[in-house]
Amino acid sequence: MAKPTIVDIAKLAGVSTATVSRALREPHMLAPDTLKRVQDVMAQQHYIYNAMAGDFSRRKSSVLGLFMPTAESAKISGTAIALQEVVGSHGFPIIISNTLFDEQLEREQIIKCRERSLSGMFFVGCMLENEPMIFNLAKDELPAFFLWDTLDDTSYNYVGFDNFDACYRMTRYLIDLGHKDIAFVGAMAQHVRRVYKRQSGYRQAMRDAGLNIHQGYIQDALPGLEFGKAEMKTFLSMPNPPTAIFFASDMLAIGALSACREAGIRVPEDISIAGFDNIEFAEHVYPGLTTVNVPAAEMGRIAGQCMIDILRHKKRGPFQYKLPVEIMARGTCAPPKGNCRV
Amino acid sequence: MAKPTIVDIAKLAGVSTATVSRALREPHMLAPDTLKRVQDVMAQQHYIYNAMAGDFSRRKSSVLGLFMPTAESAKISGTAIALQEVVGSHGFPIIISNTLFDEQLEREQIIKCRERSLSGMFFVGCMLENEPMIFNLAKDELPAFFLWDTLDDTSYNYVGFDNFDACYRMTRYLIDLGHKDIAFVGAMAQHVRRVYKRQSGYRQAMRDAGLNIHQGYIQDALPGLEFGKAEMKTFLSMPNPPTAIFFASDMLAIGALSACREAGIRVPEDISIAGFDNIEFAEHVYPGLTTVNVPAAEMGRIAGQCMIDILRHKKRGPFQYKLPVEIMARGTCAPPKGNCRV
DNA sequence: GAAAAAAATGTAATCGTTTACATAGAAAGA
DNA sequence: TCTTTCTATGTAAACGATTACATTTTTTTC
Repeated sequence: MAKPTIVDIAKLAGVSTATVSRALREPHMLAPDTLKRVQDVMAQQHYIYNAMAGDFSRRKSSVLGLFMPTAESAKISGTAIALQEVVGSHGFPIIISNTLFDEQLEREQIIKCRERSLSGMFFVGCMLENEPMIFNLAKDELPAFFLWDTLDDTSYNYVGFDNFDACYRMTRYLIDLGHKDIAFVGAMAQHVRRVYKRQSGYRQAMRDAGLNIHQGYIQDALPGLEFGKAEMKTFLSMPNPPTAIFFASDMLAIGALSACREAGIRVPEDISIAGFDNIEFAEHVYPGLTTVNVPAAEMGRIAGQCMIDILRHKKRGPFQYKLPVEIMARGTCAPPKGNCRV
Repeated sequence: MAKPTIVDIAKLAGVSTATVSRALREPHMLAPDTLKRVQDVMAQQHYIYNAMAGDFSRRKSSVLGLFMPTAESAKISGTAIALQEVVGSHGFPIIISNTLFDEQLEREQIIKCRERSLSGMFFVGCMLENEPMIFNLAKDELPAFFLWDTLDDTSYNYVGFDNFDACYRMTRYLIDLGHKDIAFVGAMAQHVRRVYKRQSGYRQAMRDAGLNIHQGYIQDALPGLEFGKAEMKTFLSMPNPPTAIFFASDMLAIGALSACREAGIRVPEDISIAGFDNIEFAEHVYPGLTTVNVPAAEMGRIAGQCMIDILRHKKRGPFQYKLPVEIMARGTCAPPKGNCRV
């Protein structure tokens, strides 16, 4: 026989399709013996629930969507994994879209998701150009969660941290070590709000300390080890290289570390390097990378749990979580040469 | 007005729903002016295709599924990203399931996928216990692709490399350097076929060279930096530690490197360490990690492209690609102490 | 023990596309 | 000109679950 449907099951169990449907979704509504009878027939017939038909009928898919720039960032993957673990345990599969920092691609993927009537979406940021569209979506169409940053508008759900403050503090940390010539390298600062905020935090800290940001001290790289390496080489070839460089991602920082080793520059004796993310490798490179710890997995877990609560009508939101970040002072930052404050 | 459907579009354009449907899926079947008329109405009405209804009607979802143990492995993520990029560009979204090396979880996720009638599935290996079920699925239910290993049965699609041979060669490389006391550390060798094969390759190389595998020289760890570190400590505390250790993943190897540094053991002077995967970090640690390069992205691209071809009925398969791997000799392996063969 | 309330179950319309099949009109072949 | 063959389009029956509403059965209340 062809695959059995609830109609077949209903007939065999001597009940209506409504009852079979309820056995699937609201078993508590059924009398225990009816439930058992239906379940027995299902088992015996190897019934497989047709999620397409169910979603279609309910006019809402039970799939969730996650938008993130790239799974290559180990830290963002950490968010994705934790998120998936939580929503998965509640039976929600998740479609992951890597937007690859491509504005157009992101738009296309969002259209695809709208066509599928996902029940909820998560955004680990988005391209600045698509923000208005995405906020409209979050307002009118489905529950959405924004991760990895805070939002000023309190009508949206977010689980993030203060990117501005995190970078302000790390910059301050470098200043307190005695550095005056500090450079900053972001990735896609013009297209990703959280990176822009990081740069702003750095700027503000410099300003507040009365320090100059020299020509060429703010750079924008592509994300990835190789690009960190390339940036570092550029700095090293400057007539007046900075005494400390703050990279807005650990990947960049570790690439820079690699460039230093190749160039025979000692870290932190000759130059200080700081990162951002606290990826697992950060404490395993040598010297251990001084960086800012981002609570990636926790953001994923919280967003996932809140989404479940929203979908189950347990809570309404909006949910807004601002998580703390921590400066992980390890081995790559020290006072600048010829400076013995202590 | 509520969201327009093809019925609305059909009315407004003065055509039948069949024509609208064709405008969406087979535009070449329509007369150019009819097509334009329909498309204009769609644009003007902000029509959004209802993929749930479409999939339901077609009795086949246009979503693909990817099963992998964990996105924490940077190299496996590389496969996922490449795969996603290819199938995404053809309009196929992808549901990613991280099975977390959990047999039961993997089974549950597979059931969920069957309920959704995915049009195809990719497996970066699977738990040994679930192999029979999954092969049945691949045989009867939908196109499936197996990645990261070769298969003996030529009726399935795979894009992989020879795990046995790769490890045989790396072990041979260590033997050729003069090592006799070589240890091997896998992760989940009893549950993941490709890891088991790696171990077998190591065993065979040792046997062929007439070397003994001492007590405690084959270990099984959990995947992750920390566990590599822990394993290394265990080896270092042995009365007769090996002179070389081959870790079946770079994460483990880099964790081990870290343990050596902490213990004041020099690599490769005091002990040689080899990895497997060639993750991006491998060449950025110090000393550069000697490892086996796995063509992760390429496997993803090939599998994705073949799947598209199958779904479009361009080719039929089965597809079987055995890709070459390469030993990346870097800085962590050298002849053992007191041995000057050259 | 009758009425009211609650629990369990049934009826049947509904969701929006797809597609096999039918048909009309145009082009090609005789 | 009359078939025959294409091409473009229309008709309408699926697909399989959900759920508002109706009905029956059971329990509670007085």
